[in-house]
This record gives sequence, C-alpha cells and structure tokens, in this order.
Amino acid sequence: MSDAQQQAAGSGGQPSAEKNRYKDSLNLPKTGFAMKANLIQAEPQSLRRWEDARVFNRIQHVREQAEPFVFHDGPPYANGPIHMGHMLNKVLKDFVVRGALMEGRRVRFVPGWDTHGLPIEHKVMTELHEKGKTAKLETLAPEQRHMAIRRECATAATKFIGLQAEQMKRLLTLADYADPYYTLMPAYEGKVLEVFADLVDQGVVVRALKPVHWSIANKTALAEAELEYEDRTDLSVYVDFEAADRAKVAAAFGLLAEAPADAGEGDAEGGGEVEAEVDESRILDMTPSFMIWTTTPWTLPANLAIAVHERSRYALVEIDGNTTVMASDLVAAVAKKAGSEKVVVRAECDGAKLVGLEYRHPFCERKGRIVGADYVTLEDGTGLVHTAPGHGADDYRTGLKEGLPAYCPVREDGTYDDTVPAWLRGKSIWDANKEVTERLRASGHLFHDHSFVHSYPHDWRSKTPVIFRATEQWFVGVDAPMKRDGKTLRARALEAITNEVGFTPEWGRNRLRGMLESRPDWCISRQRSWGLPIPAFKTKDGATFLTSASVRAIAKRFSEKGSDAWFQESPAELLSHYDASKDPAAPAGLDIASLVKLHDIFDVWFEAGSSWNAVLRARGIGYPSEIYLEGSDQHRGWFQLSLLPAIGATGHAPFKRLVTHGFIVDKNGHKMSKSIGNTIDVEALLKEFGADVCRWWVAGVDYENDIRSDSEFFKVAGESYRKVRNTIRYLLSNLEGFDASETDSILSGIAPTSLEAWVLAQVASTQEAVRRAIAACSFREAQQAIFTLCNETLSSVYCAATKDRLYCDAPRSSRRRAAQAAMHRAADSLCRMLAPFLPHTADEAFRALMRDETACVHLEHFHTLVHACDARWSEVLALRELAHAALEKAKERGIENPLDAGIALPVSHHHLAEFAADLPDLFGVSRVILAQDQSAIEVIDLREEPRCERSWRRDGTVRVRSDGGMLSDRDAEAVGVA
RNA sequence: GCGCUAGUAGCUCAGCUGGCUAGAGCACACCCCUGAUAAGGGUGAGGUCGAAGGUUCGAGUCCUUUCUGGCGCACCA
Repeated sequence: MSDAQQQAAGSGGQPSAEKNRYKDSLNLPKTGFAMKANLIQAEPQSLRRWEDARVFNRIQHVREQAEPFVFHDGPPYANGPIHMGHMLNKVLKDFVVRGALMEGRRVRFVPGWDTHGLPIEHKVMTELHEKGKTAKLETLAPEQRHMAIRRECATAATKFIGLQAEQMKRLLTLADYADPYYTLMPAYEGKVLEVFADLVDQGVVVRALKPVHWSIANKTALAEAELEYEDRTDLSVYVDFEAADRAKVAAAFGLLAEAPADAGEGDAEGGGEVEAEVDESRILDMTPSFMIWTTTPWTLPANLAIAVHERSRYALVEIDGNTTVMASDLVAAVAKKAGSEKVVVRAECDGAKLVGLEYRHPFCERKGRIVGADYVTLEDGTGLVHTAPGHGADDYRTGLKEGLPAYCPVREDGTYDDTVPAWLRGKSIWDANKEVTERLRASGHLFHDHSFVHSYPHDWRSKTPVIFRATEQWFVGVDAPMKRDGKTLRARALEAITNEVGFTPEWGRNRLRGMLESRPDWCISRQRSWGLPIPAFKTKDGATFLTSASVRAIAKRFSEKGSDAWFQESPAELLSHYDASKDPAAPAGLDIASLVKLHDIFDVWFEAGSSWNAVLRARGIGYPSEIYLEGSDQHRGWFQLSLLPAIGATGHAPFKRLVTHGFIVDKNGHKMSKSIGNTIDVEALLKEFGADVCRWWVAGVDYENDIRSDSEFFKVAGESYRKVRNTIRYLLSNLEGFDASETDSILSGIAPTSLEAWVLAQVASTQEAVRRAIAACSFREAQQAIFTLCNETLSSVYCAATKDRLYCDAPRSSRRRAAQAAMHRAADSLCRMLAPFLPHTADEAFRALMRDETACVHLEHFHTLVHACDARWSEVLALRELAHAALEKAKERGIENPLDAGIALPVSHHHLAEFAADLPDLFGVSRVILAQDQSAIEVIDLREEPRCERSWRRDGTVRVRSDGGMLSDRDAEAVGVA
C-alpha cells in the first residue's frame, strides 16, 4: 500500500482492523457456478444427462413443425481413430447444426461412415497374410474367397465406426448417433444402385477399355497400395520409327522454306506435295525417323502414337548414317550412349511443329502419329515418347485426348492375342522383349540397346513384376449427352456450379470448375472384394447384360439381403424382382438361368457420392442439402463425385452451398504426419483441455486456409474460454435473489440514457452479428463478437460501472434491480449465443441462470432482442477514454487510485449532462462535476476528502453517522442509519 | 511440372472496389485494485505488410518474377 493510500485510509479515522466493518451489509457476488470449469469431469456428466433426458429426441420432437434445415454429413472413412482433421470437420459441422437449431429450425443431422474400399481391404489382407491365413483363402472358390474377405472387412469397419462415433460424441457433437448411415447397410446399397440405374437411363454408363496394374501371376488387377517397387534390369531400346512422309518432316524443320517456290507455308496441304517432290531429293536424301526410347519393348506392338512436348526443341540429326529426330538437348547424351561418331544436327524446330506428322510402325501394318503431351521430359530417352494407350496411364490419357483406342493385345495370362504379327502370337510378353528387340535389329530399326536398371512395380504377394494392361471397365461418361435434355454431365455440372451453387470460400468455385473441365470419364469399376458389386452379367453369347430395370431389380434384392447376396445367390435369385418382358432394354431371348455374374465392384466414391439419395431422400430429410462442408481435398472427392451422380440422376446439384476448410498443419506450417512426429492426438487433447476448449479453438480458427496447430494454441483458447466463463459467472453471481419474472417490466421502463439501455443495445447488436455470422459460417467472426461482448462491453465497462450499485445499493433499489434485469437478459442471450460453440458450458450456465437443473439451452432458440439506446452513448464512451487518459496522467501527481479522484468536465461536454449520474461509475471515480472555467477534462484530487467506509468513495456526502461510521448518504440509507 | 491457395506486430488474424501517422485480440512491460481473487481494471511498447522489379501523384491493396508452405493431379479416402 502506498503512503498516499495509508493516509487516505487513515483520514477515514478507522483502524485497519475495522476496515471490513460494513462488509456483511454488502450484496457481494454469490453463485454456485464454479470459476473452474473442470471440463474433463463435467463434460461426460453433461453427455450422460443429455442422454438420460433424451435431449436429441426432444429436440426433434419440439421442432417437428419447424422449417427444416437440410444438412448432410459427408462420410469419413472408418479405418482408424479420429485425427485433428476429423475434429475440425465435425466441430465445424456441429456449429452449423447447433446454429440452425438456435434459429429455431428443424435439423436432422445423420452421421455417416464410408465403409467399403481398398484401405480396409488392404489392411485386412495384410493382417490375414501376417497370420498365415492367405494360403487357405487361395483354396476357396472365388465367391467364397470374396465372402471370407468381406466378412473380415465388415468386422474391421464396424469396429472403427464404434470407436470414431464415441470420439465424435466426446466432442459434444449433436447428431443422430442412434441411427447413423453406413455405406455397407443394405438399404443404403439399394439406394446407390438406384442412382446407378438412373445414370443407365440417362445413357451415360458405358463399358470401355482402360489400363490398370495387372498381376499376371494372380490374373488380377492391383491397387497402388499393393505394389512394391523393386529394382529390375530391363532391356532398354532406342527405336527408329520411319516417317511416313519425308517432305512433311522437312517442312516441319523449315528446310523447304529456302526453296524458290511460289507456294507458301500457309497452304502446305495442297501445294506442299508438288514442292516436296522438287525439294526432297535436294535436301533430304533419305527418309528420316523418329527415335523413341523404351524399357518395355513388349509394349511396342501396341504403339499407336509418339508424344512430344510442344514447347521443347527437337533436332533433325544425321547420326551414324541415319537421319532421325530427337530432342535437341538429348542429342549429345544419346550419341554418347550409343557410341556414335558422326553426329550432325541439320535443323531444329519446336515440338509443336512435329505434332500431326505420321510414321510407319516398324513391324505392324499401320501408321501412327506424333501427338503433344506435357508430361514429356528431357531427363531420359530421346524426348519422343513411345505411346501405347493400352499399356500406360499417361499413354491412356493421351489416347483419350487424341481419340486413340486403348488397344491391348495382351491377354490376362500375359500372352499376346491374335491381333499382333504372327511371330508374336501366343508368346509371353517377357519372352517378347528379346524377340521384339532382335526383330528390330534385323530390320534396321534398332538404333541402340542396352541393359537398364530401374525401379519397377511388383505384386506384393507373388513378388512378380506387374504390367499395365487395358481391361474392360465401367465408366460414367461425362461427355455423353443425357436423355433428359441432351446436355452432357460435364456441361450440366459446370452450369450448376456456375449458377446454382454458393462457395465458401469463393475460390472453391474456380477450383471445382477446373477439375470438372479437365476430368476424364469416371471409371467406376474396381476389381476387388470389399465393395458394392456392379450388378452385371455375361450372357451365353458373351454379351454384357445390365439394364436400368435389371439394376433396379437387384437394388431391391440388395436392400433386402445386402450386397453379399451377389456372392451367395444365383442369377435367378438375384433377379427375382426382374421381369424381362417389361424391360424394353432386355436383350432378345434372354436366358436368366445361363447368366454368369461379373465381379466388378463400384468405386467407393460412387457409393459416398450417392449419399444424397441414400440418406437425404431415402429418409425423407429433404433435398438438396443447404451445405456440404468438408476439407478442400473434397473438391476432387466427395463434392465432385456427389455432384456428378446427382446431376445425372436428378439434373441438379445435391448441395446449395459448398463450404471448405483447409488442413491442420503444425505450428511451422508443415503438414502433420506420424513419421515426422508432429501430430497432435485428439484423445490427449480432449483429456488435457476438454471438448469446449477444443471447440472454442476451432471457433476461432481461420478455417478457409491451412490451420496451424500446436498444443500451445489450446492453452490460449483456454485463456479466452476462461474469460468468457468468468464473465458469465459474474453476471450469474449478481442475480442472487433476483426474480427473473420482473425482467421485462423493469427493462421496459429504463431510460435510453441509462447504462442498461446501452449495454442491452450492445447485447442485441452482438447477438444479431453472431446470428448473421453463424448463418454465413463465419464462426470466427461470431466468436470474436462474443468475446468482445464479454471482455469489453461487459467485463471492462458495464460490470465495472455497476459494481458499486450492485454491492452497495439497498438490495431492492430500483438502480440495482435494473442492473440485475440487464444482467439477466445479457446472460440469457450469452447462453444462447454460446450454445453452438460451447454446448457444455452454455448449458451449465443456462441451468444456473434458470435455477432449474432440468432446463436445457439446446431446446431453446434465439429471441430477437429489441433494445435501443441514446445516440450520444458513443460520445459518452469516447469521453470515458479521455477520462482514463487523464487519470493515467494524474498518477504523476500521486493520484493512483481512481476513487481518490474526481473528473471535471469542460463546458464542451455539458450536453452530456443527462448522463451525469452514471458518469462517476463509468469512469471509476468518486464524482464527476460540470466545470465552467476549463477547456479540457481535469482530474480533481479528492485525497483530502473523507472516504465512505462502506463504498470507499469520496462523493462529497460522507460524514459521521449515528452508528459512528463514516458513510455517504447512499450507504447510510442502505444500512439504515441516520 | 500443372491447377487452386496462403505468407501483415512474438502468436492468431482484420485491412472492401489502391488514398489521412497499417488495426484487433492474446502474449509482454508498467501501474491500480484486493468486496469477480488461481479473478478484475488502466496504460504502453511492438510491424521496412515474404523478397525483387514495375504501373501510379500515391500500393499491404494492381501487374511481373521469385522464395517458402498447403491441397489436388492414383483401383487413397
């Protein structure tokens, strides 16, 4: 205590022992709402209470007639415990759900899980492999093997769903956990097939060839995850493909430009022929070749094109007596490798000039052509890339672009079919490597060959090398016109995202557009066990049987029996709901008994992408969803692959708005990974901070971008949470004995110039801002508004200002009760604003406010608040800033305690005289006077004036009272002494 | 490599269509209070706006290049 204070206290004339003589007469704060949240223990109790009180069901019941808010959950993949990304996503979704509930809407949010797919199957297979059970699997018939694997997968998926659901509940998310959706549910599977049937109806489902990783040993397709890369030595060959027209090559390299001809380059097609005959003898004395390089000579029979990079430079080279074309930058390297002596570059041009030229296949009777591709690099080879669309991913894409078929002359056992030259038919491709090479050498097309060691994919189980092989697959064609309106899926999808869908953030629109514009047809078939079978059959004569009616019949069967039926039932049983006579698309003379089931399954994205039908429409929740809210990776995933089936089946997008969030990265902005060890464990986080603090952190995050995260950040969120909690606690602690039913009548009588009018106007505008922000998914904005209300409006200004009247006024004084009424309303509104973000804390506070342990804020909704205050309040607040500044300055004079000071206002502020009664409280000083003789705010030193023993103020009315104490008028009256 | 996206005080972020000495919260420092007390209040110090060019009377804000992150380009969800 400073000397000045001691003096001041002393001047009151009371010994310090009796300093608290009047403390018992004060109305000090009192509440059962604890300062310490103890979330780790208390939240599970809240969960139990909500469960016991059947809160979820009551909410549904109470809102039965309310306007629905359709919101659909994207299914996470059930293959492990939840991570930070799940927490972020689920909590953000919960803000949407609870925000809509607070608006009085009816929300039935059904949590879902994606259960099929490779990750689970692969995990299960790996475990079976480790337990030595795969050998036994091999002995089973194919359908029994599929079933054995499927049973294991279903068990694994169900286990993880249970785990994840518990963790999501622990995050205090509100959802229909009693009745969730899983993609493996029979009813769900049936609804997916219905979407598929709709697409068949629209004519966009097609069967076509596409190269996949193929294990010859197991005669099966493999996924990337099932590949092991090992070094392998292959024969690498440089092959000359003879140009079909030497004059056009010469023209491409500009060698004809010098010719004294009247035909310009512009009409090359017509005039070039004549000219070429004149010039070719003069300039090119032999037909040039295009030199390619490959490590898989066995794919050469399937060569249909040669790819060049349009922006690379290519050279026409004379090398060892041949004239050939290769990338300029690689001439030296190739010459060195082949040990060539004489190398002359005749001319150079851009790759773009070569595009369109034709060449003769060295041993197949056909021509190929040069095409452009941006994946061509100048790191290896010749800069001209051998392209076999049936044997490579890049090649395939190029083939699609160029209209080339995915020609694959290799059968499933790794031997050539009958479309190749006779000397290769029936031969194994591995033997063909050498044969092809020798053939090329003999015919003079082989420029050079050598052994080449490279990393090559192998089948993880048989350890044999894998090949790329085109097989028949099912596709959803994005460029096929739909029956509905003749528009393509791509065109309609682009229209929808351009005109009918909102994006948060807005750049998502652009991103999705880019993906839709460039995406190829969607390959929806997979050659695996764990998934929804594509219900196609093979007929006796080898044709594929699948019509929309047959698909619908099987959809019905699956929804009764589950998709396991595909592996357990005969075609006749599966098609028991099918009547070929009523199916115009049925092939003539269909003999169901002789059908053979095919065993492709759906891409899991097709299942997840049909959830709008399998959940929203099937359960009568509503359609479309107001929002789909997922990580930004889902532009490629769920967003796009829900859009396509929905556009196909219904003509419209399944969502009105796409909201995306970024990824959680570590505090240095790097991605989290288990191997780096910078991950944060959600369970540990919940154990240390509790769900409400974690949710408060999520609420404050700028989720549109990457989100840095570190356990330190949760401490900060905890601090902020505590500030909010304490503010509510303080409001509650002043409501002891207050009759809430008086609130309305008290508040209807307050003056616009009163502190209450001001604070309630602030509460009302904050609540409006919060509601707007939640509706816009701007949760951070909502959180900041709430925090500012607590930290500034309430804690720093209103509560500080009303402290004196609440503590020292008579309990039933009108001033005190007005403050209590305002605090009650503020606390009530705060609970509602906080309900979406802090479900536990808001509910805890709400029960304390209602003094009713059975009350639940989550059954409530926002009340519209209409509170206005005098427009001059902004001036008053500005004046408060000035007063604070003056007080700070007065500290130099030794006036350190504001209660030792008064404030004198100059004439320029006298128009605020109506507020004068509240100004001392607002400034925190003992009194405020209106001065006539000064131009600025001045601080009056009141240290010599007597101090009220009860309120500690020096308001000018302090004197000795009948009980011997020094009291101000107000305090004397409150205590009841004269 | 390509598409999308971000880089503003120690930390998390505002800064709309370019315009007064670049703002907020937290943290920090100093002070007050001790009747919200493992609380509360006041004041203050922090930034060449990733870097380099350019357009302009004027740029954090527009353009170009560049550096550093993130997401996506797979039978991974």
